[in-house]
Amino acid sequence: MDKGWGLTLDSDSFGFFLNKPPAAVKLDHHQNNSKRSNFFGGERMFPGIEFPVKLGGREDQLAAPQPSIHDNNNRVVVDEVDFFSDRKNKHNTTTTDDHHQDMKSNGTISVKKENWTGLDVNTGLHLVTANTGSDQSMVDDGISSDVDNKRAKNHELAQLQVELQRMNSENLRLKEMLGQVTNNYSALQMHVAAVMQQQQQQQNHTAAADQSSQLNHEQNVEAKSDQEKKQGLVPRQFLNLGPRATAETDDQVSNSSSEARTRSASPQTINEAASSKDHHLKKNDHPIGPLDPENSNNFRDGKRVGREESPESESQGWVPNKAPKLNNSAANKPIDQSTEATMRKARVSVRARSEAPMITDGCQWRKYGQKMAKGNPCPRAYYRCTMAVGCPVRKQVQRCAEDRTILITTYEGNHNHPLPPAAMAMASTTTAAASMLLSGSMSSADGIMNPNNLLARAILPCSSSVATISASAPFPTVTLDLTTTPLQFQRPQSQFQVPFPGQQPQLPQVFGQALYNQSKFSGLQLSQDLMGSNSQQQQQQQQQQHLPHQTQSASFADTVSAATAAITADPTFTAALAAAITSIIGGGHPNNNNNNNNNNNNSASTTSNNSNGGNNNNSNSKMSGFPGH
DNA sequence: CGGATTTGACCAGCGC
DNA sequence: GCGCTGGTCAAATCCG
Repeated sequence: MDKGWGLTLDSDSFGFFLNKPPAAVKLDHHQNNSKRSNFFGGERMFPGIEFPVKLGGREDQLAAPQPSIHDNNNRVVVDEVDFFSDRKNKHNTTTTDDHHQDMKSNGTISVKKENWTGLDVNTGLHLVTANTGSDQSMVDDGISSDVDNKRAKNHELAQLQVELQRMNSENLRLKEMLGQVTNNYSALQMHVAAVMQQQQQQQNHTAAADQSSQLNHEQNVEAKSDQEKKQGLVPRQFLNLGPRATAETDDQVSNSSSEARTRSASPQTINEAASSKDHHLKKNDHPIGPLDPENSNNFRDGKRVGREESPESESQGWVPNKAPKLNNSAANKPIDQSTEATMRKARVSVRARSEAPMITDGCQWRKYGQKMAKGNPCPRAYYRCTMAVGCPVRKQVQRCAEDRTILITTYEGNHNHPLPPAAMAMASTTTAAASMLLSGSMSSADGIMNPNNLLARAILPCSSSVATISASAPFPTVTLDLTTTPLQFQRPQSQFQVPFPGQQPQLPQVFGQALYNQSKFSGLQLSQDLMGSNSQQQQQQQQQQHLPHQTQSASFADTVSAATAAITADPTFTAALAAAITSIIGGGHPNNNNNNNNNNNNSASTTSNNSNGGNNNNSNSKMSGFPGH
């Protein structure tokens, strides 16, 4: 549809729409998605009237399947784009004209402004605005004329209905695209934050770095890099919370520790922590590559050991409530046990606005339980990572009681296996957050709020706060709040900022945008590109250049580059959004390249908002009992 | 039929 | 000790 902002109006049905339930005309594309919020903040501006958006490009492009928003079964995964959620109430009194102006002024999206109030509606659709209105005189030539008129009206009405339907579907597609762009933005921000933090930490500790340790690290990193290149997988931990982290906490100035922290993305980190724990310098004694799952830390003495069997297993990963008990067997460890227990319990909580049942982090999860949690009517779902046998990583997913559009995902533990690039975005963020938490820099609840806090500065140059540590939480928890939607269009104090009266301190707005989970995190493509490279320097360099590396195709590279550059260059999301959308629509079709993220999609096959279950073997499916649903 | 999800039961920690 | 809560287990169930 090259009709710009299609404002489907029928001068006759205008009143019809406004005054009567447009049962016959209303094309509720939400019918298969009862949970979704409406495009305009959950309430239609006018019942039965939809405002399809076309942001340039050709219809065939829009109509083309978007692989990145399909799950493994090629079902369309449509996650909600809370496009104008902050306008929820305002739209009750505003006009379309106002709305369009907002779009123009904030999003720099080229749209056609239409004069709603004047009824001089330029739909941009070249629709026949049924002459049912009175503004077009008709020659009354008798009864036949009336009949003809009625027929014409009916015909036009039918046409309009078809048009409405078409525009609704396009509306959905645009929402999907917006979600993708949003995800891109989230992923990019998270990744940039993580990389920047790593870079900063490197700088901070370089002077005092232990040379031998450094050498060992570098050697190992290089070795691992080769492996990564070969395997295309980058072992990654969501959290470095184990003894390694503990050791780091104990010795803040430890060069090797800081190095290890900064190299958390390195496979060696896992191996180091797994094999030598606090004996950092012994890492080279392990010729076994961490990428070899058979040799990874979930094996011991030739036997695969689960977390239950290896309370202090090399994975030093997540330990359930039994952690304190398990510490009894770790008497030989120099690390303070209480500290270790604390570290093991450290969590990173990610708050993201998402209609999808679970945010996509690139990993595969299996649901193993669900409980009603106190103080929240939404059940809490428990997932464990199934990407590798014995992976200790768990996560909890729960909707926010105050705002059920917010999904709270809490990660615990370290992966004991390589992670696909798709998992890198979230891994980077959670790792960075956990590192800060465990480094002691945020021992106080406001640590992360500290302006000197690196992550805070890195992640959100335009925001005053990034994350919080919940002082009241049973476990040290870093909360990353991704719920501030950029689509609020420069209304930082929008009503959609959910107050969290029970939280001390109040949860901040983090990335200045929502993480619209869905699936495919096409931004992960970028992450993949970025993080698939082995050298951290390379990563940083790429980040600085805002250029993806080793793109799957030239068009994709161009598209992502353009979008990335636009997003990263412009702190105001709206302009970046427009640029990104334009890039995606008009440029190469990034989505078409999404099939490279097999792992991503496998794990990311978040079902549609319909929550009707989906398929996928990954935990995201069949979430009928999903929290908040 | 195999794998994932559901859901009630069970366990541990904690406060009283 | 008891009750509450969070977390996990595992049999039953669902689903592709």
